[in-house]
Amino acid sequence: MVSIKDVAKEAGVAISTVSKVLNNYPNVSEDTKLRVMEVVKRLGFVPNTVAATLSSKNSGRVALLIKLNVETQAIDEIDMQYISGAISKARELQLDVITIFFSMVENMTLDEMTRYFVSQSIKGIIIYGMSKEDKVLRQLIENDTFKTVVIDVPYIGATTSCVSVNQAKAQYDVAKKTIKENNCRKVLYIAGTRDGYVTDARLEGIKQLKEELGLQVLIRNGNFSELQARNITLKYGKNKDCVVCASDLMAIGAMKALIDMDIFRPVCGFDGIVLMGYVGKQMNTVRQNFAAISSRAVEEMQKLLDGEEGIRVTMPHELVRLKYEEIIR
Amino acid sequence: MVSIKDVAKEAGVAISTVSKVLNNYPNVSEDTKLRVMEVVKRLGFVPNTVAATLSSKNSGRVALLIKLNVETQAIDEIDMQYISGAISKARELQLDVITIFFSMVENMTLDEMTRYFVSQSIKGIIIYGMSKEDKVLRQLIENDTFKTVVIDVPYIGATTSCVSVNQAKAQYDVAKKTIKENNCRKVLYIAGTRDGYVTDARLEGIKQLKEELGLQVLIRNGNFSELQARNITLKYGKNKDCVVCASDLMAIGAMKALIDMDIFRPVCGFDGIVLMGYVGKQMNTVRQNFAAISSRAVEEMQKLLDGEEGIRVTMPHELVRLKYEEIIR
DNA sequence: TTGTAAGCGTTATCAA
DNA sequence: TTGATAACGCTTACAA
Repeated sequence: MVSIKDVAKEAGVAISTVSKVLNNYPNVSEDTKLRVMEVVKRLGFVPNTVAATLSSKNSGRVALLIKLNVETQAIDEIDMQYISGAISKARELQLDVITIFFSMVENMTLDEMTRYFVSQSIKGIIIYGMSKEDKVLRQLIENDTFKTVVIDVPYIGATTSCVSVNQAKAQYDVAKKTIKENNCRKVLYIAGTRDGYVTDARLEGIKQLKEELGLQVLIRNGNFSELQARNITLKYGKNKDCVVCASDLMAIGAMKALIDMDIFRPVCGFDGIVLMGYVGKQMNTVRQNFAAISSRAVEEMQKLLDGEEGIRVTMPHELVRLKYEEIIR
Repeated sequence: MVSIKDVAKEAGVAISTVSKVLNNYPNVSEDTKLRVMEVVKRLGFVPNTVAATLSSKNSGRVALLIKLNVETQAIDEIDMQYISGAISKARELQLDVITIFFSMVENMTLDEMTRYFVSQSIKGIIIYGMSKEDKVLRQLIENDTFKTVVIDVPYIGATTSCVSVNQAKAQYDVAKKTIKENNCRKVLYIAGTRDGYVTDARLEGIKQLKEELGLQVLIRNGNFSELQARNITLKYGKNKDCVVCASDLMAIGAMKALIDMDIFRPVCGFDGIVLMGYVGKQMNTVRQNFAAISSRAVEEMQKLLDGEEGIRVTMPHELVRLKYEEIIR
């Protein structure tokens, strides 16, 4: 296979010169730049990323650290969007990404995890689905060994950015819409997991709305489980005017429970997953563009790798109702 | 970070000796082996995979080449299973995997694609969702530059293995069960895409069943599209006794169409995706364990990389009916 | 502006 | 059975 050496020889310049052209270094004459590029094109040279990674302290790989929620399979949809959004953007930015699941690193100490990542030349980590329980990850983020971008976790630092929709606002919006449309007073709110960052943020939204409208709100943790949401609804749904859920999956569980109970209560969800279109009943929900969020996370990672400071990025959300007719392709 | 050099110094041996211990070379005394391993443990040394990849001609990365079907989002579920099955097994076998989407390499010539993979030190490629139209991929497979494992494509060679369920048998089985249970004679078969390998194989199963039971079968291509299956069913469903579909998504489209037409016809699908549990009506379908298939594909890749010849691996399938109550977690 | 050469952390080939 | 040492293909001081 053609290497930088071949290009250098063919163009009649030094290897370092080719490297400089390829990496857009200053102080290369327009003339040699053109000559080198011509040879690169002609020989079809593609730089070996592995060698570049090994050699350079700047270039490195970024890991997508994903929490596969085995409890709720429908979450596949979200993770897949995360992965594809990230990979596409990474290719655009010429970043090398690898996908890693939480299960592969859980139970590791900070040291072990650090060595694991370093041994793979990983310079940056994008973390999806982190919860407060993930203490080691927390240390990893604060440790500055790696650049980190966290999704949905409200933490920023010199080497850490955060990308997320405005969870509180979104929860507030979708609940308000549903409550207003149906003139509700007594609300059953099914929250996520006790240790979840998003759970807190969404809860904020509900609490604000409660104050504002003087609602009566019963809060229960559904742990993002469809089954638990179902059971909670079976237990408390009858005496409430509506059910506000912190995820679509839970909304589906709640809705199915209500149907089984043969009573109608408006239900709203959160996420905007396609599955919502298959339930029969339309519900309000918050659509998050997971691919766009992930794509943006990769952009932020690039900036961090370039030495910029961490920032907080808020992505837009929209309120939707998912209809079968609109989802089907 | 601690490198092989540090280990060598600490253990009082040469770097090459450490390397030999790490890679289980013969001709290393048990004594030094123990001494080296002790130091490795104590220092928490983890070999740098990037350096190893660059240096060695044996070790390399394997790419998961996945066709993201943007037309049918529910397919996310399948792809996600493929990815996670592969990544888990790869970690077990200490293989470095990266995920690549068809869209990133489409329109490349064989040369371009080859260089693209080589530049990333990719030695093996596992291909998911390949169709007959993918001519360049076909060349890539036959070209022997890389080891390849294809999922659901009936092709094996010196450097190519194939992993798949017995598509014809599975289609035969599920259709027969459905037809027998409902005493059908006139069957509407909604096939996949014209250029799909699985489409052909499944068609074989139906044809065999047709001969065997003397059925009257109308075949239409639904292109794995829920919408197209819906339309086909709206058009031909009334005069048939049942609808056999080559995918769950199409089965769902067909079933929803029948519900809208207010007539009942048994429908069966193929794949066993979770979505089937959300449709309301139960249907027979073939469950494929995508994670296991993918996991096995990685094992086969390892063998190919070790110099073994390509083989054909047939994975088991089972007939199931997916109920909401059983799917929900 | 260009070229020389020393790494990067391994593996692999030979000598010893 | 071990140890030097040359690759692997690139980046990056530093020298010219």
